[in-house]
Amino acid sequence: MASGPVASPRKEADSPRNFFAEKSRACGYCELRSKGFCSRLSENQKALLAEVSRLVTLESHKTLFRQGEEADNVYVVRNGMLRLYQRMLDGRRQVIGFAKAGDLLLFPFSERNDYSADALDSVYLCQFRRQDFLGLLQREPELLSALAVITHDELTRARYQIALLSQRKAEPKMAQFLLALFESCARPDSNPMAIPVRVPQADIADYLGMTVETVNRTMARLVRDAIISVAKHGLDLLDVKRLREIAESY
Amino acid sequence: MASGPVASPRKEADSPRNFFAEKSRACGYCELRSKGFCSRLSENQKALLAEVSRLVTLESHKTLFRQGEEADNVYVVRNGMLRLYQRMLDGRRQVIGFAKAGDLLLFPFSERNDYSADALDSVYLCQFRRQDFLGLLQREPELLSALAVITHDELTRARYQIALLSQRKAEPKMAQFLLALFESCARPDSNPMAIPVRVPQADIADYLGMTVETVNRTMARLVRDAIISVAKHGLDLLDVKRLREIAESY
DNA sequence: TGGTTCGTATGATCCAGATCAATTCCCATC
DNA sequence: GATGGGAATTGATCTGGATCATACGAACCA
Repeated sequence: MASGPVASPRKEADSPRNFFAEKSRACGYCELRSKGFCSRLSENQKALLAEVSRLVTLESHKTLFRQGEEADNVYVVRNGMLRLYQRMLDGRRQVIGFAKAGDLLLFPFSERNDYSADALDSVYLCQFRRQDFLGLLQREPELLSALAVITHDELTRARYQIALLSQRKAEPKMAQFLLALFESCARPDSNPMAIPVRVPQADIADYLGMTVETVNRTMARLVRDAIISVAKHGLDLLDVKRLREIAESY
Repeated sequence: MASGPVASPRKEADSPRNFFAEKSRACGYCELRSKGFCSRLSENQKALLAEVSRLVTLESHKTLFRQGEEADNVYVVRNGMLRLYQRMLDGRRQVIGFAKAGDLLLFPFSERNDYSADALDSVYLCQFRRQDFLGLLQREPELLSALAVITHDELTRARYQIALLSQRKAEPKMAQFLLALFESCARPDSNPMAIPVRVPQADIADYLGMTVETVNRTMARLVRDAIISVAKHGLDLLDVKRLREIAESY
């Protein structure tokens, strides 16, 4: 998802007039039925979710929600990419991930948002009132186990990031990060792999725990060596093999 | 837990003869009823768990389970401390945490262990056959939501570690780590705070992504400055205030 | 009891990445 | 097409932690 020409999210999703129409067919047409959180659900459960979901759009650079705010909603990303980050006590910003289609944002049992989310491009999401979602969880144990499992998946990804961060060298760090990002953006058809969104270097820096300068120099080297190339709105992977080698060069 | 004089785990827990006796009163006497995973459960659920739990002990330095092995059991720590770690592709060892009383080890839905666990001192655990645990989860949705919540708690801790790792300076990194460890070992009565287990410097190094040498020098400085002191079997916190200052000095 | 090993401790050197400092590029907007 | 601001880029320098090397003590055990 979020790859190739991005279908421009329909603005009218926000308007009450089209709300019902959107609602009733929300899951039926969604390409995510086979990806991420939704793919773990039965048709029946998806119908229940669709019942209480609302389609919303978010322009590039806008903030979806902020850390610490009361958690009124949870979201499933349908299209586009967001950066997720936490503000640390010392003021540092820690980017904890990049959300893509299929990802569930926020944990329904948490009463406050534990991170902030900004759109990196135009984003299209399913929104659920947290209370509605909780109600469903209570009625549908299957949904609850799906939640447990994807939370554990997130934990696995967090541990992956931990491994990345304790890497000492900048190049393999970068290479591993890019590989993971390319892979998570991969669609069966698209070859070679591409990241269809321009991820600011500052965000990569705050994800990998390095400075922008180092991120920039490291990426510049990869570009010079024709391993990746920066396109107008994203990144292309030119040489998987060499990127893998660098990733393992530690 | 795991603080003060550690009640030496009863060996006979392993013997079939005492097994039943142990089983029937497992939760009734356990101090953990008000801590960690178990504290989230009703009396009824604890009874169900006790039904299928088995008390096991593990000597210091022994391995409880290994990453990649088929997951036959899950555990709840009752006493003692373990190090949890993953082996990375490049051979590096990443310590992902230190488990203490009340912590659930392994995710019941995972068919393979996603990390290894070694005892840092004598450890006393409740063991559950994974299939039994899964059965309970299926029958008891409350248990399932407790699982989701503690998995999310672990995710929160992982993100804390992420923030730690992207710290550049060794001193605040160390200070923050120690503070968290002291706090997680704190018991209402014990004052000043103490970590009742000797955590090898190599483990700290692999947790914080630094070398043993740096860990050693950084800790040596803290000891010289009378902020902490190394006891025979653990660490004592002498000056919380200054340790906090260092932690925030970034 | 001597020997091996593992954890801890400490010194000397080196270097990758942080830091400081401009400059250029890219757009969005006027 | 002028203008302004954020992001990207590039250079010069500095430094903290990695690396290498060695030594010491305690536990283990043959």
